[in-house]
Amino acid sequence: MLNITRKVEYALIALRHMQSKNNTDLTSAKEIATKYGIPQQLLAKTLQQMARDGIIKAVQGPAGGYKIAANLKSISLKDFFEKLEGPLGMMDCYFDSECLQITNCNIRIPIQRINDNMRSMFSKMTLQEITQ
Amino acid sequence: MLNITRKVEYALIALRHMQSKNNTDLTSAKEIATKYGIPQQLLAKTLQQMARDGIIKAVQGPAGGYKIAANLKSISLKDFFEKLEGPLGMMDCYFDSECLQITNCNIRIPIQRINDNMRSMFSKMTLQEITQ
DNA sequence: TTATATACGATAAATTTTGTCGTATATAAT
DNA sequence: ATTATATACGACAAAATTTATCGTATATAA
Repeated sequence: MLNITRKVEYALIALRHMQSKNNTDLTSAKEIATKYGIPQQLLAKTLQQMARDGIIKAVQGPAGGYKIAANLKSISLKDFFEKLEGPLGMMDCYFDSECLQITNCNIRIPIQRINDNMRSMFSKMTLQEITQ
Repeated sequence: MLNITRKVEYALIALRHMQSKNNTDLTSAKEIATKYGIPQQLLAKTLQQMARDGIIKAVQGPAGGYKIAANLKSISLKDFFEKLEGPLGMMDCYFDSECLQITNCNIRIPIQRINDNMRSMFSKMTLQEITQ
């Protein structure tokens, strides 16, 4: 329970890989996919998403690839997770309230407390800490 | 991402419901299922599991049901989650290491740090806090 | 012009989660 | 004793989510 998704996992692996290189160098999806045994197309999509989000910069064409664009210190894990996977919470009712049991539900408030704790924890950790 | 499962959700609702009653009273699966709109059989199984774990006590026969058996203050959320759903971690490699990428993986250590933070957080919260 | 890279919507496969079925056992009430 | 109602639990099925692939388009260095 409480697993991160492969998408996030692949994204972290990619960031860490890029960070270990000189930041003038570009890294292709293929390079990472091969080295870490990750499905290339899936990784590519994740990289594209991070590029759209401004976390990395994409360069097209042969000899193209990606490199880190943002200051990883300035991106919290919470923001990172939410960029890639949407709202971060233990129950969906934390965000949208289409739960039918909502009038009867007796754990909304307590669950919100846990949620806040968890989000706070991930707000305090930055991408830099993960990838260094 | 990072959602709890329905099983855990149902278990928490049930515990909170029982806690709101006199602890000599028994509560049937049907009563809870009806009140909160939960599939009865699924809830029943969850209650049975909690009974096996000693969190609640089961009484069979007509007019039977369940009541809280353990001191909820003494059960951490981490232990509770793990009783119901098994190991609690952001990546499975934290526990079993059949990951093929394990030799190349570059985020094991950082992920373990997050894991430890998360587990520590849930270790500090007790069932009592949720259900009161 | 070719080869190789990113871009991305659509679809398929796999896995996990959620829910149901069927049957057995316990026990209070009649 | 019989009946009704509760828990117990393995096996199975449905649904939802996650993970992966396909097909096609675009960019650009060689």
